[in-house]
Amino acid sequence: MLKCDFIAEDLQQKILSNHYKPNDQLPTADELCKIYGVSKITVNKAMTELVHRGLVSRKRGVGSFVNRMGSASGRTSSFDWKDATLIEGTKSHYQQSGVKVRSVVHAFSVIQANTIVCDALGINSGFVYYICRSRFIEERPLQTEYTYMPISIIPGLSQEDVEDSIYQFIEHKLHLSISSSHSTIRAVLASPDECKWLGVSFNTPLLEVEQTAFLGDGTIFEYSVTRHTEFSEPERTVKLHKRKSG
Amino acid sequence: MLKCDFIAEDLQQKILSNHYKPNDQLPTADELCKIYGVSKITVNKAMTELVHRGLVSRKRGVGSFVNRMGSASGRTSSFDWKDATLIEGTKSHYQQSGVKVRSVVHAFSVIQANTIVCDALGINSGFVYYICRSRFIEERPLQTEYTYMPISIIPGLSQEDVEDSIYQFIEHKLHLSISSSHSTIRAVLASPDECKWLGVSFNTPLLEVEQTAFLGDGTIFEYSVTRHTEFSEPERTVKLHKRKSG
DNA sequence: CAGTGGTCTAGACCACGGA
DNA sequence: CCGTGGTCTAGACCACTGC
Repeated sequence: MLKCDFIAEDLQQKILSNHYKPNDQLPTADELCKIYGVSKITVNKAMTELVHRGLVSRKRGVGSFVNRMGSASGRTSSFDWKDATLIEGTKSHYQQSGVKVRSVVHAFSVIQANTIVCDALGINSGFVYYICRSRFIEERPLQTEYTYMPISIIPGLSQEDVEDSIYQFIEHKLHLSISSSHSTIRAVLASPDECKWLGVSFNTPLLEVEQTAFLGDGTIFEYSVTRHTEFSEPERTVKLHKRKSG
Repeated sequence: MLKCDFIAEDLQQKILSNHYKPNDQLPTADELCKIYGVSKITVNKAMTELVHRGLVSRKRGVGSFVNRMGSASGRTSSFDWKDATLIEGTKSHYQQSGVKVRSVVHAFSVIQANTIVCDALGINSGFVYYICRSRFIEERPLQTEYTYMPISIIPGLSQEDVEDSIYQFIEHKLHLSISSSHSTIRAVLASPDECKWLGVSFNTPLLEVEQTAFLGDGTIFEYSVTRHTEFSEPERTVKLHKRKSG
């Protein structure tokens, strides 16, 4: 494990376990250097990460302090920030918490991409997988997902892989590396199909996440639209103000 | 301007203006050091920022490359990433683009905080401002916002400030520094009041952003719920995969 | 003024990919 | 093997805060 990651993890653990309490001043940068036996820039990297996660505030000329965690009416915890900023399959994300996830495949076919999908995938034309799945967690409806992937990039996808985990297939069978994704989030109404699949009533609002995902070499390998019910983990973000603090 | 920020801006500008085209290899880290006359770690910081913005991919042992920008069916641009990750008032955000924003104040009062608001603000009890506003951009309905702020932290807020910009009041009149915020995003249906205020029809889905905002010293100064129409800029996020690339 | 965090340097060393 | 990016060091210098 990287030193800066270790330090960030260690401090986060100490904060969450109340070793450092809200409003406590953390050791100064110099002290942390001595404690962990690293240089200032490494400590700084770890602290920057904790600020990003919302656990810590720094003030130049004053010190670094543990935030009062805004529990946002009890519906948010700071705990899953790390996971929330990583891409992974829905399935592995929930399974790590030891929860059962069930997928229902409504469609799995190869189609000619239309202009919207071509544009999103950055291709001029070609055949793509079209996959439509609903997911349930402990029998509660989680989401319906529409996925488009060029067959040229992801060859040999099988029905079994689709029922299991596509991301696992890509990383472990094709040995491609997934690097990043861009998402746009909006609110929509459930379609009639979605009402049927998810068992929700007409006029249920869903959170739509439109995602473009990149391989390590910058190739777009996936364009997907996922519509989440209230049972999905909500999307969370941290924003930082224009730098003035220190 | 910081050197690493300057380099990131300069490279971003060169990418967006097609000086560096999609799939082009960028100059190596060493070359960039010479070009900008800075050390490797500074170049690295700039490149990391560009990776975060989704413009660039790096591959250890190979090089750094311009991403094919996934334009996500044309509804997303990479251009406003910097702004999107900063907190600022809605008003200043849109006004920077030279667009007229109009606010309608439905409520501006001081109330005793209920348990939900107390919990969100991290206080045990006390009086808070309750502000309910709708915003319109070029006469299109943008959002309705419900804001709660402790009067002990933000004293002396006036109706004029509320009609204008609360964030300006906090930073320029109270001289407090706003540092960061946490948001949770979900989909909801417009309430009858919101339908009336925003002029949208019954059963319109809205994007709800529940936000807790922190001052530089870690104090929570605001708990707000904003419900966005389709005319609001959509929420955007970038996710990074567990590190494997380099 | 002293103490804090923030940025940056020059260079060392490592991990990875490809020839 | 070389060239790439990634992490880290020791220390310099600056900016901000509060005394």
